[in-house]
Amino acid sequence: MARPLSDDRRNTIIIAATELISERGLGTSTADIAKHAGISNGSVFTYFETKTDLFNAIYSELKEELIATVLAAIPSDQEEKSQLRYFWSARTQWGVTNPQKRKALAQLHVSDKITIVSRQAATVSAAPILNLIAQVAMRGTLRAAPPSYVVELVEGMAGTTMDFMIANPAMAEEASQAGFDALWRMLA
Amino acid sequence: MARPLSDDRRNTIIIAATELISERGLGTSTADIAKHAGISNGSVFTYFETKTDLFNAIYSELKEELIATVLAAIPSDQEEKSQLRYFWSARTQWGVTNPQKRKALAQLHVSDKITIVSRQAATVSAAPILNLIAQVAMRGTLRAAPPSYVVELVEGMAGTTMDFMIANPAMAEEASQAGFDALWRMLA
Amino acid sequence: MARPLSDDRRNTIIIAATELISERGLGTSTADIAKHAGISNGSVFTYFETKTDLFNAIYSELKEELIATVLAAIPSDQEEKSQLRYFWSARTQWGVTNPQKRKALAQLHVSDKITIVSRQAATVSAAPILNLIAQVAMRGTLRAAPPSYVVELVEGMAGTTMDFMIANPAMAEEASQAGFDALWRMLA
Amino acid sequence: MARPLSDDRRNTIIIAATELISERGLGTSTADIAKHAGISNGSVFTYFETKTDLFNAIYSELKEELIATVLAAIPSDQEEKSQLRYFWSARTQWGVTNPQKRKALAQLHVSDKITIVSRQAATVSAAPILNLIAQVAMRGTLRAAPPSYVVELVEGMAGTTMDFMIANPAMAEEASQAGFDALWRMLA
DNA sequence: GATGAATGAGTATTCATTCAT
DNA sequence: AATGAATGAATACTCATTCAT
Repeated sequence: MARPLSDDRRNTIIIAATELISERGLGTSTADIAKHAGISNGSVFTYFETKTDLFNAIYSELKEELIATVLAAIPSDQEEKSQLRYFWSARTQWGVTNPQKRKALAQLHVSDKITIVSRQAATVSAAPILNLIAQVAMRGTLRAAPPSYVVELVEGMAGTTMDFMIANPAMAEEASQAGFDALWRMLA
Repeated sequence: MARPLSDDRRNTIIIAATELISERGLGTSTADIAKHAGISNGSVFTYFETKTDLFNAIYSELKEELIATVLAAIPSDQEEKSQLRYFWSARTQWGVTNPQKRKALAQLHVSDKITIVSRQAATVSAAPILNLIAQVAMRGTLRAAPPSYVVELVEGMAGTTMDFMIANPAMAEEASQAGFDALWRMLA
Repeated sequence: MARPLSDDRRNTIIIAATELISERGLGTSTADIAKHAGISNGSVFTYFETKTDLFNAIYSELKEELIATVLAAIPSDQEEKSQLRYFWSARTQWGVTNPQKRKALAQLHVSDKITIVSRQAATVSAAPILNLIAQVAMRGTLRAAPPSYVVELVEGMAGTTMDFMIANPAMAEEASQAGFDALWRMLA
Repeated sequence: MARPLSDDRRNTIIIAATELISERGLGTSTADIAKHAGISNGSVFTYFETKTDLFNAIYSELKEELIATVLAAIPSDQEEKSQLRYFWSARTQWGVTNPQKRKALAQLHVSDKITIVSRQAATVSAAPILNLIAQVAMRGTLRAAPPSYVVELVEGMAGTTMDFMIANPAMAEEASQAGFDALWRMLA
């Protein structure tokens, strides 16, 4: 049945692209991605029809990984504040542990190459998290604000916090803690 | 004495570039910028040595304009909360009034073409604002957090809020208000 | 003993390629030909060493088919004018009945990928036809002209006539008739 | 007013492209054309927006040149047969004198990249010739056939004749003469 | 200084052919 | 023999920058 498409190769491409995007931005050429992945120019296109497809795949994979990580970290048997704290901790920790993924994801997030479909798929997976945030906000300062706005506010704070943590590793733990306090004050 | 560089032309280029960047992103070609500005191709390079220089100039101009607008809106004879409210109002209002500038600035902000020098220059001009924020934060939840982190948090919230206001004009006023309430809860 | 090459598959490839060439020209990719033939990519190359080889094979097959059809249509027991008329009728009819083959053959005919060998082989098979034409021309206007020139003149007229017949099906019969009259006038 | 577009350069490109097309076909790359013209890769595109535009320009130029040459050779004060003879002589002579142009034109003629607009423009310029042919045919064998068919028949014969003349220079004159006799027999 | 043609490195994608399965 | 993934050279076109006018 001929050589099958290799998940390994697919992953290699995604990883190589993620690294280069984090270092050089979305302008990274497919040829550089191929070289960095140690494969031929053309092979990129046997795994992804277009550069845009590749970018959407990376976006989806990173989002799913992030969401899965965060979801796994939230215990279901705790009160909301505790759950939110676990969310926040996992969220910021992921970014610090995976700075390249974090940076690439941030760039992809604002790119107009990422389709609504990709974005919505991520939203679906993240539903429990979004619900948790909405739940917490429901009785606080932002109770009247649209949930999508609240969620973006939280995402923005997480992004700022991660950037700071990455730039100041020594203060990472404190920053995450301070971030959570600010978040809780803001939401609750 | 040869013809001197014309401030008018320089401005025309910056305005044209801002518009195109907001519509098409940083990939906009210098040729398109020239055409949009109604000048020749080559003239872009008599006013800005490189495309990167042009982008840095735009970043600086937009930042300075924003800062000046906000500064002008903050009365010096009021208590901190009131000052902060004026700041917030002017900040978000500017973005809604100048959506193209807002969008271009957002893109430039995350670009790796913008130098630290450009970024720091803006920080200097914004000192009074940064001080105000730091002052407010000094006795609140984030009292122990580094001021630069707090400021970025505020900037992030403003960005999120403006995006939402621009996307939902009908709810713009409420969103700005809700944003301020959240900000105050978070900081104070 | 390994599996032998299948004539069926070979034919399938040639048919598929003929169709695609007639629709999309000689630029058709081997991958598309394989897909259209319902076989794999690589199989094309187990039946034909190169794309050029495939094209030469198609040229030869189409030529042979055309020649065989025309030869079968010429009765041996008639006078020359009648034979020539049968030839002409079969020749133009074939083109109208097989427009894809006609179109593909026309493209291959002018391609520089078709070798002299392929071209000469066709000439050999067509000998009886060429002789008939030469015979007819021998006593006419073109009696002093080289036979190869005369034959090409006839071929050209047939091509033009077929193109016209295919483009104007309603006038096909008349055109074929008019073409023969012109041919006879020219030759005899 | 900056360096103006140079007609010389434009011509150089057209000539270079014509030569390469005649040798290597329409697949000739724009890079090779540029190199052969002694200019940079990109300059091809400052003179012709696309490769297709370049090909249409070549087609038009060659057709116009051919038509002008032929028209200039037809005396207006002679009877039809004589005019047709002058036409035929000029037509075949042009092809023999300019074998590369002849070959390139033949390839472009059958290419689907050449627009109807380009083709029609040529038809308009060639009107006197087309009329002459139609006039001659009006009382002959092909009197009932559509003029467009008759014209294509003539073009085909001219093409065949030129090919033969080019391939057999020693017999060129005779072939042209024989071609005319055949043409006249066929038409009149 | 202004203009816009000239340059040539760079881009995503295609495709004939090879080769591991 | 059949499959289809792997390869890498090739392609049309773009664009920041330079430079002749």
